[in-house]
Amino acid sequence: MNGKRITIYDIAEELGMSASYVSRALNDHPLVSEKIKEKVKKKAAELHYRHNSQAANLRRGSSKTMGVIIPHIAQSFFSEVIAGIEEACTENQYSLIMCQSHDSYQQERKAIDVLVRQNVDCILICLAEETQSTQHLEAVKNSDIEIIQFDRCIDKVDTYKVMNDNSEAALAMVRHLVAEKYKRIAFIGGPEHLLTFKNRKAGYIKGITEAALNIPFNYIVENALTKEAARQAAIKLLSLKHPPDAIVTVSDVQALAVLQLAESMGIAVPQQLGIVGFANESFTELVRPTLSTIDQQSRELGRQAANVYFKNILKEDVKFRKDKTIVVKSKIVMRQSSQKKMVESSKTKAGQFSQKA
Amino acid sequence: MNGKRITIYDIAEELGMSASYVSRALNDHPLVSEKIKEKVKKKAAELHYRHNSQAANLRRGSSKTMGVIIPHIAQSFFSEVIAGIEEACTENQYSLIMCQSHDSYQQERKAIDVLVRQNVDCILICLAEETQSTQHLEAVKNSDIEIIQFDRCIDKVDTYKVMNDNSEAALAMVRHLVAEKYKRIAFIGGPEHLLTFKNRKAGYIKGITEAALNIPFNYIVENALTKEAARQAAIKLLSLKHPPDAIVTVSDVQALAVLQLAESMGIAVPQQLGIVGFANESFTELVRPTLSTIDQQSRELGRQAANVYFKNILKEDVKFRKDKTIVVKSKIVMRQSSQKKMVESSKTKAGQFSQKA
DNA sequence: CTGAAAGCGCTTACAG
DNA sequence: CTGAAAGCGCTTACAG
Repeated sequence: MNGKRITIYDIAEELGMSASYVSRALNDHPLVSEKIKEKVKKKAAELHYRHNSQAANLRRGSSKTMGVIIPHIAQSFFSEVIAGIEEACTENQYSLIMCQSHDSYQQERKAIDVLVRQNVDCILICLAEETQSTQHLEAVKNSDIEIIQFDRCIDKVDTYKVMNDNSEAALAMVRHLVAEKYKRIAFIGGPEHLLTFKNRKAGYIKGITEAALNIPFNYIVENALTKEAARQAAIKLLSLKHPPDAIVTVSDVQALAVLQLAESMGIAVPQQLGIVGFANESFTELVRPTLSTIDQQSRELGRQAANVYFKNILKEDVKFRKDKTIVVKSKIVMRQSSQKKMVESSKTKAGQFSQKA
Repeated sequence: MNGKRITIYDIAEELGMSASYVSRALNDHPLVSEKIKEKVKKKAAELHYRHNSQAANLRRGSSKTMGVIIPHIAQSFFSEVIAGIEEACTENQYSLIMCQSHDSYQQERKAIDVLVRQNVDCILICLAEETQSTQHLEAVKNSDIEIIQFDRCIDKVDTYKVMNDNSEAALAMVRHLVAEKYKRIAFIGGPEHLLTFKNRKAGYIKGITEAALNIPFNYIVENALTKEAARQAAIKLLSLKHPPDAIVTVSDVQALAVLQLAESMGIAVPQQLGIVGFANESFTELVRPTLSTIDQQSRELGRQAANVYFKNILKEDVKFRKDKTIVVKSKIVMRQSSQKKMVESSKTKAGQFSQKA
């Protein structure tokens, strides 16, 4: 509004003291008396003074700002992660800047650029589906900005990694399906170059092997993370001569695609087809049947990722840092889409399911 | 990693030229030859130089950064708005910093503080449900940072405002319900100090008046924006001696609360109760019955809000600026939850609805 | 308890 | 086409 910006010099002048002293008063320096602090702050408010972090950061060399890059803010998994990160930032008086990559490698690069230019102290990143090249991550590592991967990580990039027990979670899901008497369990996966999806697949394979199920090679579809790709994959699976009676996915969006497809094809879920997702998105309990899934403890995942910076990195000697993977335990959430037995017993009892199985 | 940060002075020294010239080369100044630009950029990359926006901004006085504050990133309405803002920012080579208020006044204040300190050029804000005091907004107005309200606005704060045709949208909804032969149409609203909700209510009242419906005073519930508040409001409404046969809400979350309550009470939707929401959240077409709602054209709303800054403010003479409200037209989305007639006719034809109406 | 001075890294009139 | 110099607004050793 008014032309010139108010600085500590203006306050100093009005109050007949030095700018350095004003700066100390404003920053609650212990050697400045309460009385003076009050006086200075009052005058600052009066003049509509506002602190300029950029100048302070430039001088101090640290911005007390953390950056986070996620594929999509619209998914509740990510917004929960963000909530966890926000908590940790607030506790440590850090600001948070968030960017989304929209699962695009190009936009991810741009986001990194924005954060680097904003001089954040640390970047938390959950990689875009597309990301295979790692030079943008290596470039950050070559700067004095810390970078921490979470959820979707590339193994060979040597950073702290905060991830779920993905393999165990997928294994637990397969065991659950086996217990529910599903026998022909297929898999729709994500891009294998991301450790996360590789591990989920490994868990699936382990479960299949453990149960000694005989799975045709074409029951395993890789790299179908988008809703449309998952839909196409499911169409293929369900039109096989011997279609699967259950489908394990690596994300709730995929599971939703399968569920909607099944509905449109008149396939009864869970009776004819069991479906399980991953992430415990908020929509999973709104759809019918409700979707069985994995609760990734997203808020906790976010907290831990941020705390790697606040605790492991800020408080430890840089020289002794080593690559380290932090594992956040997940929980299986069993709902209707995979509980064949429950439906069958209730059908016998009450007959409230009218579709034939 | 390495101790000292690389600056343009380091590049200048290595190349035997001045820092100013390096700066110009890096910024594609027209008076620098392509050859030299290339040389400088190559050396910059080689030295892992990274531009320091903070220093540049400090010098330049503008950060080319926009800030946005929304209540929750987890709602698809807001993430779509953000997408629209991102588009406009990208087109104008601006960075975007987003913050969420979690509908809390305190957190909204903090968010403003963060953005002011980051020296953003402009703040776009959708107010928290709680926000009644406006001094934090006035404080921004007293600085050289522009502030633009969108979606949820306080009328008396003199800024550009970008909003939907909220009154018309609510009116259209009531007309639709009337056409569907609903007669006892109740209303669950939001906080009236926010213009948005005031307008939606006005539209509802207009529709009721227009249809000459006789509505008891207790059919109108105000200030019940959270899911739980809406649920409580619906419980009261539905346990009246003469309960409503339709409920108009001002948000999809409220509508979802009503829908879930109806389901648990065994009330058939839309046959016994019509329900309409607002915002066209992504879950509205996942629930059963699907929810009728208002498509707020959220992406366009975001674009327009950002463009008020890029077009109206940046390109016009500041002195001639006036308070102005930009209206984004919404669209009614009719789905199952309010279409009694369709259900009834299909029931007659095929008898596929088993619940009694 | 208080101040003078330097410097963070950049851009940009000014001068040549 | 190129450089020297000032200054954006702050913090912080250093000195008293």
